[in-house]
Amino acid sequence: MSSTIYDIAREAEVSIATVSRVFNNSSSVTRKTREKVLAVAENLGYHPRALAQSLARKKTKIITVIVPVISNYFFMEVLAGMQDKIADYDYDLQIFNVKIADDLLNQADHIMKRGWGEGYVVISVHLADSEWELLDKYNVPVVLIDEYYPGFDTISVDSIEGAYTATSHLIEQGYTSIGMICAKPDSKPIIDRRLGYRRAMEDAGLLVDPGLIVTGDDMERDGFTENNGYQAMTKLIQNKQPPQACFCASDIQALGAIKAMRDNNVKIPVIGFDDLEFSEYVGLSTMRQPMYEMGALAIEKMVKRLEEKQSDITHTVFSPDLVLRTSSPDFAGITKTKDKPVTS
Amino acid sequence: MSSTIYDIAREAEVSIATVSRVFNNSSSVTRKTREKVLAVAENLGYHPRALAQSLARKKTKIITVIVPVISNYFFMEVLAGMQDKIADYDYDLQIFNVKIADDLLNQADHIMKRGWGEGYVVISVHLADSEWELLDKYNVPVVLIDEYYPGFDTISVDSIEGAYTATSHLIEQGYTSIGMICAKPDSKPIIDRRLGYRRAMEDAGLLVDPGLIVTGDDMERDGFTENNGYQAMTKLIQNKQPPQACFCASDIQALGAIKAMRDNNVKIPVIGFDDLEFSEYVGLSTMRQPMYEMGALAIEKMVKRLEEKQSDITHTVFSPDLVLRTSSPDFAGITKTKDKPVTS
DNA sequence: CTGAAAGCGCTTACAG
DNA sequence: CTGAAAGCGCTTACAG
Repeated sequence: MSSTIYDIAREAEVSIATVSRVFNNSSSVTRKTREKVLAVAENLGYHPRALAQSLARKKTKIITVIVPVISNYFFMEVLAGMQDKIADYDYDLQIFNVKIADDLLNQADHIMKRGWGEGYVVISVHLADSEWELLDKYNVPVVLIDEYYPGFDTISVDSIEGAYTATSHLIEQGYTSIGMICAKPDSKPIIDRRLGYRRAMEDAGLLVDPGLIVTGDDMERDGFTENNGYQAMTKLIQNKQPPQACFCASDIQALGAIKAMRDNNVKIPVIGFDDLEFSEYVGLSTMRQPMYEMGALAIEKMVKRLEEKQSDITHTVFSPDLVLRTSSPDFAGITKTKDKPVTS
Repeated sequence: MSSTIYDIAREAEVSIATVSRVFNNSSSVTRKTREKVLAVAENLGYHPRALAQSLARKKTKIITVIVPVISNYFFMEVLAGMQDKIADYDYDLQIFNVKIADDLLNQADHIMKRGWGEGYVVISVHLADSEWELLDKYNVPVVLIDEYYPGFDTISVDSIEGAYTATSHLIEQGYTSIGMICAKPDSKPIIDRRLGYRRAMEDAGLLVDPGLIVTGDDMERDGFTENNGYQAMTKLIQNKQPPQACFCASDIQALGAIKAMRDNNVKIPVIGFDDLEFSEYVGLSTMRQPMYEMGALAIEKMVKRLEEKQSDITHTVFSPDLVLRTSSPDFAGITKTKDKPVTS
């Protein structure tokens, strides 16, 4: 149907090598032959098949992004950062979605096995070390965002620090009884955020009441749902001694928590974690993750690894920013920016 | 580095043809040889390169989705529908993002030219007929979502009907002076929505006051921004005769309109168009587009076109649903579902 | 500056 | 049931 390099070569009365050179801006081709080839190509609507080029070059010039379909605004922001950054390089960005519900490892494996990308950026996919190890065997560059595994470059946000900052802020406001709404208890982000919460309480000499650390019963999506937050806040409210303020492990849960408060006619300050799109609209105070920057950095790391033979594996941890809105007491509309990211 | 079909053939003492057959579940291979090949492959960590397979088969088994990066929730929902549907077929979904700001035609062209996909689903990209025509020359299946071009399969929502429904609803509530907030005046969706608005007014015997059809001054993203909506509503409010209710061409603008009302201490019923993620959270009434269904249908159409040689081009138009929330008067939390989509 | 030829890693009639 | 061989559409030393 569409023409190949042979058609052009024949028409332009040159060899296919020359046609190839023209399309690769290669070294030396006479202006005259170049123009002739280009004219014929234009005429026949020819353009090199990336597929064939990739096979011959043994390079696809593609960076593949693997991302769970549900990951909403966080993902869009990260992707925007990746997209803007990749414009600086000679790579295309290709995205594959995985379904969070199904077996993530298998899906990632399926994608990587096909080998379209020269490298893979995996966003918000959480696997066990032993599972990452399996993917590591493909011996292909991988950059993880929002996850940690020693064998790959990773980019994440310091959950411990974020939780510490949020909780400390509430403490500074004068609250002494502070609750925390968690999601899946043994997931990495939750473990860390719980730890940061605890530390902030302890550093302030406050009692950590296990009864005020709750999660909802609905564990779909590891508990990172509005419903879970609603249930959790309901528990807190029904507590014999409800907290005076609350730190939520995620914005989506904070949203549910706010609804629960509204339905129960109570109102205590709440701070979430993420800064999703709707957070601004509902006035939710939160710990913001620098999503755009994370995406851009992922590309930088990936390209570096692709182009330079042996660069060391790096783990970058960003500090989340406290964004104050109306859901927490001293609303002033300001963003407290924390220090620079730390790369180790 | 990683092994090829030749390595396996050598180790297993068979021809590469046989190895190929094993991995294609092809017809007849002795159980014994099959097992031997599989064992060797497993041992060497072999798996066929999709790239090479695609070249040899002249089929990539990939459907490429082209989508503007900013298209938020609408896109996520559409994609979810596509993803769920494609599971029924032997194709992979690959996504390329385009930047809405830059030259869309060039970007789409760049992507299609490379030829990764066997077909392209293009979401929310708006080009002139003459531009679509250029892409048509690639002679490759294209399905358009949220756009119309005679030469491709298309899936869209009836903007005229949606605007008519929204406006009529406001009229039924008893309002006689109804404003409309538009975006880029000469874009297809705006032209249609303005038309639907007008018709509803006229059918109800109401006066269409051109002074109540406004848009903001900020025309970034064709005016589909919060800021534009804010400016537009401000204009309406400052009108000598402000409207009693307002239909907004998009949810994002409706959001800005609501903020403008809040800042000016006025409150009139508002209905948007889209049903974005935040719409529910802010209680915005709106015309909902059946995003998930549109995505699923796009895949169906694409596969059909890919597998069956000559199927006729079809244009499917969905009717948007009126979703009533607190931003419009008679909030009842119900969804009025309209009739089935029409395929022509 | 340009061509002939080998090679990228597979698939698939065609024989046997 | 299996192998030899041609072919998919390019790139890239190697000569000249």
